[in-house]
Amino acid sequence: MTQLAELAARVLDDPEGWPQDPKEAIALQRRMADRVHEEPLDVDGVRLVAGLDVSYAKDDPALAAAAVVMDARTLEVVERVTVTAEVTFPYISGLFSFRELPPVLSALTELTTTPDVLVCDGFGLAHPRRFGVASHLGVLLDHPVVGSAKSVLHGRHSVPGDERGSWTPMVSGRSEVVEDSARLADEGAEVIGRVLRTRERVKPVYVSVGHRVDLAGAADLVLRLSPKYRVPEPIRRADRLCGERRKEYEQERARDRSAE
DNA sequence: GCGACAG
DNA sequence: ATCTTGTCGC
Repeated sequence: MTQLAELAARVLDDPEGWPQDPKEAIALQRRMADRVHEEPLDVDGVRLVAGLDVSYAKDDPALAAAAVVMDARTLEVVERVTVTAEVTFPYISGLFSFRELPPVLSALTELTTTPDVLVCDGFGLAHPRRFGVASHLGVLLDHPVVGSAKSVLHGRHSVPGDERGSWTPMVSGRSEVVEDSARLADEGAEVIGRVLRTRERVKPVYVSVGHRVDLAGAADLVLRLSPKYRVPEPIRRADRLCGERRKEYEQERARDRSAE
């Protein structure tokens, strides 16, 4: 077992880490948020990245999670793993990690390679308590994590230019589109993320620091992981993979139910 | 109290 | 997130 896989298993087994009550979950986020660290990310030095995602069934607690490890330069798939499980926490905006991380960690337990950076479908610091799923995962594993989300949860931002690579800062505050968020940043507002156009004239993605990366490096990495589509390739692949696995799992469960 | 609200 | 057909654009 790799060190990362072992760590994931240990963290998963810690009963203290997985409150069932939203009140306790929020308290846990508040206690852990100061453990998030930002450090320079050498994007050219990144070899392997893992995209992580979870797929849920409609009227069934069944879910599947996937981790897809890719070469950051060639975008060649190096490893793919899936796990199936059942939901253990409801979806509550702001408490996403308590629903998503148990299956994600379970998938990481199966990896035989060690990605340099993990990419989460969601936010890190761009969160009301600065502790989105990417930060939560990063702190638990003490590993570099980048958050890449498809819509806004928290923060004020303006709309980036139409060209691929164009971006604007997200600054602290309730969700709102403003005239010039770069000016707010210059005036000292806390920068919590970056709105990044990964495809010309296509809705941008929202990048934020999860843990042990810096925002510019995170955005550079996301851009280079998205040469063709809006969403970073590792997340796209993980999304597709866990979706397929989840449907299979639903069928298996339906068969098992009718067999008894 | 009202509106916002990752996946 | 999930469900779901056609349709618009490069």
